[in-house]
Amino acid sequence: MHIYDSVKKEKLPFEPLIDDEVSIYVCGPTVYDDAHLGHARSSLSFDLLARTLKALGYSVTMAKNFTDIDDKIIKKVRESGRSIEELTTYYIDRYLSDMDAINVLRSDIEPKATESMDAIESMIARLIKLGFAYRIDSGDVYFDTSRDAKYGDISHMVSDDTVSRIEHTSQKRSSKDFALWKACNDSDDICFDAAFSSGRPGWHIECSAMIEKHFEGNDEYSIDIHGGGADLLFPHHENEAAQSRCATGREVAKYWMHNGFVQIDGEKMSKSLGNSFFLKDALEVYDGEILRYYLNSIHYRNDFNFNEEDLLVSKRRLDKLYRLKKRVSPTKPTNPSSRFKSALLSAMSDDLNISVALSVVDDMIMETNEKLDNNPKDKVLKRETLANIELVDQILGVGYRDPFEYFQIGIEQELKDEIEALLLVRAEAKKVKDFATSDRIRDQLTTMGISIMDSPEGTQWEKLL
RNA sequence: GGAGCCAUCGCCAAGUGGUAAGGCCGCAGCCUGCAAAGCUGCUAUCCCCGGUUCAAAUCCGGGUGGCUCCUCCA
Repeated sequence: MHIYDSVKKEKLPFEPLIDDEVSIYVCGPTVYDDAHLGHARSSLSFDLLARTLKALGYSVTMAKNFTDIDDKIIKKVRESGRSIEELTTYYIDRYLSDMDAINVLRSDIEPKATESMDAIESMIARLIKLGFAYRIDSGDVYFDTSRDAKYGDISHMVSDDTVSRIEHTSQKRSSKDFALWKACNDSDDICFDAAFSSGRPGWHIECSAMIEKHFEGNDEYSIDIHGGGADLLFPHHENEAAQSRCATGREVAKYWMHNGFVQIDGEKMSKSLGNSFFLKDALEVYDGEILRYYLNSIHYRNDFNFNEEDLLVSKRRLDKLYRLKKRVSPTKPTNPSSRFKSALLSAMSDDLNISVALSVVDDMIMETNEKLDNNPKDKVLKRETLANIELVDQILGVGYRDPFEYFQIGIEQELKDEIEALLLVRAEAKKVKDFATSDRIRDQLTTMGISIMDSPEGTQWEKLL
């Protein structure tokens, strides 16, 4: 396995801290709203990573946090009149069910900030005690970036005070310093008691604290891989790394991976630009598995320009996989072809080279179709092929459905019966060579959005998209 | 103002020094009553200029264009 480390900016051979074990921490969402396509892409990227590492034989432990306390959440609590627990629980459930819809494997650990307050408080207290952090009169606690010689090594950001756009707080020693703890201001703030003040954690500290709480690591690092969106590199990961380094005496992660953005019409998707696209809205229009294939079809580090035309191309590619699955069903899978397996794993082992991986899948489909054209009853081939498709599911997370149902997504039983009835009439017409009638029925089905294909074994139909 | 990423066939997209994967679309053919599906074949010298090298899409310098980060953000 080779991984592109976005801190070292080079592709490196992956060597885990502990043999055959991999620890991954991914920055999860702040739960004050529904998940958008960007969350989906991030989830999907690291899902691919976890699946690949598992297929390579590693035992993977993945954590993804939920930030369930912060300014935006408090704002929403005030606006909605709902309790914070009610609100965050709702959005956590929404997030998980949306991710389920695109077949993202659940993380092994899903820590919440509010359930990690002990770890957070203890880390902040330690940073104060060691002189890496200071408390100001308001009760806020800041990290003193000047005390960390390695501050800046993660993002390579040489931030100059004169051009910094960060607001200066009068008592902050440097504009680069950041909040570890924010004291309560208003009476209706949501606060937690701590030794330094009643307040709530800053944005970055929870990740450091959770990693310390849930992972052992070794003398040098706490975890193997730290992931997140490209926008988190600075300041979030820079600050997180600094906190962890100073509090624990070791680096937080050996490898850093950052996924690229989802763009709409060539621009970053964001709330402020008003072009954000909720995953749940996309799921109302497009099937989750097709969305998954599409969102994963481009390398995770590249920017992703979301558009329907490309999504339909992805659907066509996935259709081919399912047509092959139809051809080999029903049968019992044996073992995947070793040539196919090694080609697929080798592609994914190269920093998740999905383009090559998908072309390996396409090659397998084409070769198998050709062989089946020549020998339609090759049982051994069929069984191996089904195992190949199961491997595709295991590593890429697509192709898991019943192939006949796949082509009938969204078709009601009533319509199915109607289609079957029409096909019966058409079969009769064909039998007596009444092609005018059979073609008329085919046209009728096309109008209904149904594509049909004749074969020696009978006529099959598919829903056109 | 500072920092970084990217630019490959009509479209999407691999390839990071050794002579351009794959998909979609298109064209031709096999198959088919005709189609569809499936299969076969065909289609690029890599934004521009200069440099390094026996050899560059791949490295270096300079342009141009697009995007991102420096503010909550996946």
